[in-house]
Amino acid sequence: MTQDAGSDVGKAAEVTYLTIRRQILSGERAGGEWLREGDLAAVIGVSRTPVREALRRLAAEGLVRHEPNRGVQVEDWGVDDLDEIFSLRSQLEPWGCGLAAATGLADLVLLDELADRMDAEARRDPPDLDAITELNNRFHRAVLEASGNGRLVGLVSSVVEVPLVWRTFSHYSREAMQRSLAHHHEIVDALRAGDAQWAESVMRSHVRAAWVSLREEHGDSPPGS
Amino acid sequence: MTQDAGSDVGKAAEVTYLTIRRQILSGERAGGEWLREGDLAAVIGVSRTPVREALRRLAAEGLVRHEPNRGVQVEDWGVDDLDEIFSLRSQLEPWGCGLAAATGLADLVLLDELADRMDAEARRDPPDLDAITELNNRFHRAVLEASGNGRLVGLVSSVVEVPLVWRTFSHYSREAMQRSLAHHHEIVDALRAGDAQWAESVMRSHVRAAWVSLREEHGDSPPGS
DNA sequence: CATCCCCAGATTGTATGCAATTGATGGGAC
DNA sequence: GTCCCATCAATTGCATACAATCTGGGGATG
Repeated sequence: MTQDAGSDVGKAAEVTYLTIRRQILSGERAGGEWLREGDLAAVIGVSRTPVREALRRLAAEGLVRHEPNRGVQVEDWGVDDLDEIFSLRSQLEPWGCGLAAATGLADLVLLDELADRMDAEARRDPPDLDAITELNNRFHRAVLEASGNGRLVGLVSSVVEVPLVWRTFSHYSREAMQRSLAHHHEIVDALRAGDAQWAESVMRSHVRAAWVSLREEHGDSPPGS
Repeated sequence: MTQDAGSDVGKAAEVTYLTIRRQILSGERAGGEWLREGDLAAVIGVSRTPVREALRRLAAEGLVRHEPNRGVQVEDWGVDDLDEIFSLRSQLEPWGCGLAAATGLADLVLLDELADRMDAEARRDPPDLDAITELNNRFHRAVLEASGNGRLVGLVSSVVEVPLVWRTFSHYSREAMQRSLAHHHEIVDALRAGDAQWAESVMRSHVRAAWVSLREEHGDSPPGS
């Protein structure tokens, strides 16, 4: 059965990649689970060739682990991975945000709109956390794209998608969520003012607050570096 | 003709990957050149399947550009890419070096040996720049591995191999080379002292000095951020 | 009873054939 | 002379068949 019967023509590998990726990030495929090429090919409705291509791509991104002649299994992440990722983010994102303030390349209209839409989604009852996550990702990406360093965007993106498995925003307290939303507006203001140090500081607060929120949910000690 | 006839059994894709990668980094494949699956398969002596796999892997690493239904071509880098890369390195490597000083996980004996061997290679006439490059890469990797953040190693590695096309050390003046070698010893001393700020500062000096050396060779203005 | 060996099943790795897409070429209309 | 479109060669994308490798179990052997 083809899961995307609408426009599955011409891009079997792409469809396969997106399908497996979505299943992993949604938690449908548990960490440690083996992904057999044959099974996936049968379920998705393509041959093993595009499946192999999709799996190698996922392996390059770090979502699955490839063991030669054995197969690939879904990477199972722990709190240590979360620490590594947020440690990196709290270094790279503030720096990129400061660069964006210096260059003045940021699309302030877009960022304002994204921040407002996150506010709106958060006011719904219940809030659509997936929608907020999507908007949040676009916000952070837009900020980094304004840094003028294209590789920075790629590096952070490659590292950011892993914590999506944790359903980041679902762990936020009401206060933490409000503060996070306020941070977004403050970031835009700092960028508008062209104040690199302000922008860098707010983004650092923003990322580290998120880090603490996630760690508290897992009953661990506060972050070190 | 099989280029690695010694032990090419069992891993056609790996051999293909290493072969093409080496050709790109050695400059044997010029930037912008199209890499046809059929040609590569015939030259290396394998079928198109492992060639496709190798090319996708290289594309994931950013060494080649993949255009759907058209093929892949060798990425052609410019001075802007060099700026992006060293801008990132001057942010990530000092930070990682400071972390390494704090953790105390660094293998000081290995680092001492690598620094000494770089000195020895530099004293040869003429110096073996490829050997120095290899030792230098191992040195920097060992430092970052001691940071305790595995993803940091991967991120920097993915970004560092591109400038290899430029034959980094061949552009160093005698003074710049001597200073670079001295930096390595100073980094080890800072790590031995467990002084994170010292370690971070030296590594920052080390990276930014390299940046300036490379830019001067290309007749450009000094780096900004 | 523990150990080793070997075989069978399952799974990945590679080769090959065919379909689909792209870009160029050449002829013809205006 | 220029533009447009049909056709074709070249190349990638996908499917399938075959070879190589790994895992687990059963039985002989000490």
